[in-house]
Amino acid sequence: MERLFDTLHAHLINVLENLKQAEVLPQEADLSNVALEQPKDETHGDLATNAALVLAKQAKTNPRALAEQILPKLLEHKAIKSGDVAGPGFINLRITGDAWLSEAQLVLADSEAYTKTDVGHGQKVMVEFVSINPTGPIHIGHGRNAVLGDTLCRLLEKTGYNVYREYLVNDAGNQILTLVLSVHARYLELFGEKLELPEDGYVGEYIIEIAQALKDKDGNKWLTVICPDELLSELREFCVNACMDLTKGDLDELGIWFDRYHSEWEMHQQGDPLAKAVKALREKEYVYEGKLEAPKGKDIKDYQPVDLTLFKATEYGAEQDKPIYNRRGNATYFGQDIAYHQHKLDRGFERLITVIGADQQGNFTPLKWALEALTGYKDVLHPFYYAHVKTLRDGQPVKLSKRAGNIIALSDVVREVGGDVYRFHMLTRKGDTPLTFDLAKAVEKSMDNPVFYVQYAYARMAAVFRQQEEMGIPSVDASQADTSVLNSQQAINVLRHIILYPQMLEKASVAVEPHRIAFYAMDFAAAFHSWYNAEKFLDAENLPATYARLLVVQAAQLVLKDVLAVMHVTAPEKM
RNA sequence: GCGCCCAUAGCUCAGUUGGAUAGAGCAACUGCCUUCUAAGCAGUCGGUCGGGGGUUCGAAUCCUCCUGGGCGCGCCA
Repeated sequence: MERLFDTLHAHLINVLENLKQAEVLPQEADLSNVALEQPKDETHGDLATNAALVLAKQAKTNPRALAEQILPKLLEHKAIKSGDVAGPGFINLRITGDAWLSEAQLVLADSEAYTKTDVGHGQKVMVEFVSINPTGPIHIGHGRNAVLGDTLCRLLEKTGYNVYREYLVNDAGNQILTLVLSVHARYLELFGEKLELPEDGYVGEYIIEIAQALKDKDGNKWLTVICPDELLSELREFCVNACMDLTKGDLDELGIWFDRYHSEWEMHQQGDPLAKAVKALREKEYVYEGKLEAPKGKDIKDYQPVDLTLFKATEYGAEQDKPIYNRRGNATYFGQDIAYHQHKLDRGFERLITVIGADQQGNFTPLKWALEALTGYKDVLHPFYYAHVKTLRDGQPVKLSKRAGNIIALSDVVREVGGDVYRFHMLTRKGDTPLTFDLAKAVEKSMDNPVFYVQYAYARMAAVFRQQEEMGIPSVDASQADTSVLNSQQAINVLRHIILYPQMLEKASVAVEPHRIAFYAMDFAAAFHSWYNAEKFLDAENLPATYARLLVVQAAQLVLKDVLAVMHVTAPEKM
């Protein structure tokens, strides 16, 4: 697929290489910072390059003089209508109508191929996301994690990565015992016994539902069992599965799925990846036996230093080294994380991305160090941090769900505002920006709620083609299209968005910033709305002009549909 | 005490990884429906990019020091 943008970029590089031959540029000139980009101000041109600015110093001349030497060579390409040197030395270019039109036809020929790129080169990347403890329903904050993670996966897939989605089911910790005991207490209550919840037990009504299901399945089988260890081993799987079913159901409503739900408990049954990791780290002298000082900033009575297996976190600037095993010889949380990530590496993943709350940085950073020490690569593990979601209704705090255990349940919110609104809203902030979600505003059909703005643009495109049929305008004949009408600022702005779409995806993918897709979508919709208001597309008296515009609208519709698909937001034909 | 994140228009936020006169939406005000959907468009108003210093052709962006906010900080989970 020969996209216009790629063609012109290659042309630009070729021109610069030729200038090296002509000794205008030094042989060793570095072209890596040369960019073909969209000027901020559209009156500056359809595309612009900073080449002269970047290379002036190396060529020992001033940027504007160099630009004047580059420009005529660039103009030799038939897709370029005109160009000029502007500002400190930018070269602004304008595209011919014919080139725009053939670009639209390229999109129409195969929009799938047009929008797909390959920065990933098939690299095996695992994205771990959601991974909440299997102890209850998912809440609205976790939903942000889910949407960011899922959109990131779709984005990575589109840009050529081989993506694997994993959910870590943390079913091996103490919280599972608490879950089992909470369910059992409710189970006893169903048989008329007095309720005695365990300390810090789970209080949501879903626990009663799980207890009821247990009763329906096993009758009074567990009535006389009181030993916690026995209850844990017998009921662990049932309770965890019941909770995971709640979570999976909630995620399913948003169209989110995983390649694997990775059970920590099962991993431990099958082997000990931690031993392998510790051995490797010990060989590299990142792990040793030693004692720790009492932690600073806290009052701890009777602190007794003991020998522990420690990771040299101080090598990376930490205050203290990190224990991998506690004094009883069990893996610490840090140790468990290393084990799990060793397991990921063992499965052949070259890059590990984890979508994780910003409050987890204190835990995650040492893990990043440990992986760096293990693999020798700095960025194998890439945390994608996201900030808290604050939920309001008309500026007031939202009532918590008793059923879900005093949280704001994701499923309640999605049921109220719809999946499209929720998903899009979660993408309208950069991940590490705290986000406020107002349920009352979310259903308003205003610019407070930009998902409608974007969907409306799509619906308007669809309406154009319905109207075309009603007016009896024949289907588009590209060979008769009059490209001279594609010269308005508004039309070109739409076209410019189309050709920059694959670029935008690549950049968002490399930066691990899925929110850029939402901002692009709003921008693109604005460009279309503006064009829609400025010109009438359908003119039965002038079919060649109509054909040219309709070709662009068709291409725009395919691109917008693709954008919405990456965010997994529906593209309505009518609103 | 230490580490990480943040500070941009009255409010909520972007800012294409160092580029041109710092941009949107909301709010306020002014216009545009006999015309492909007004869930829209065009415009006005609004800025010491928290502050000082540095790096260079060029800084909201990079370095440094302040100020002010948020999160985290046992061998717990």
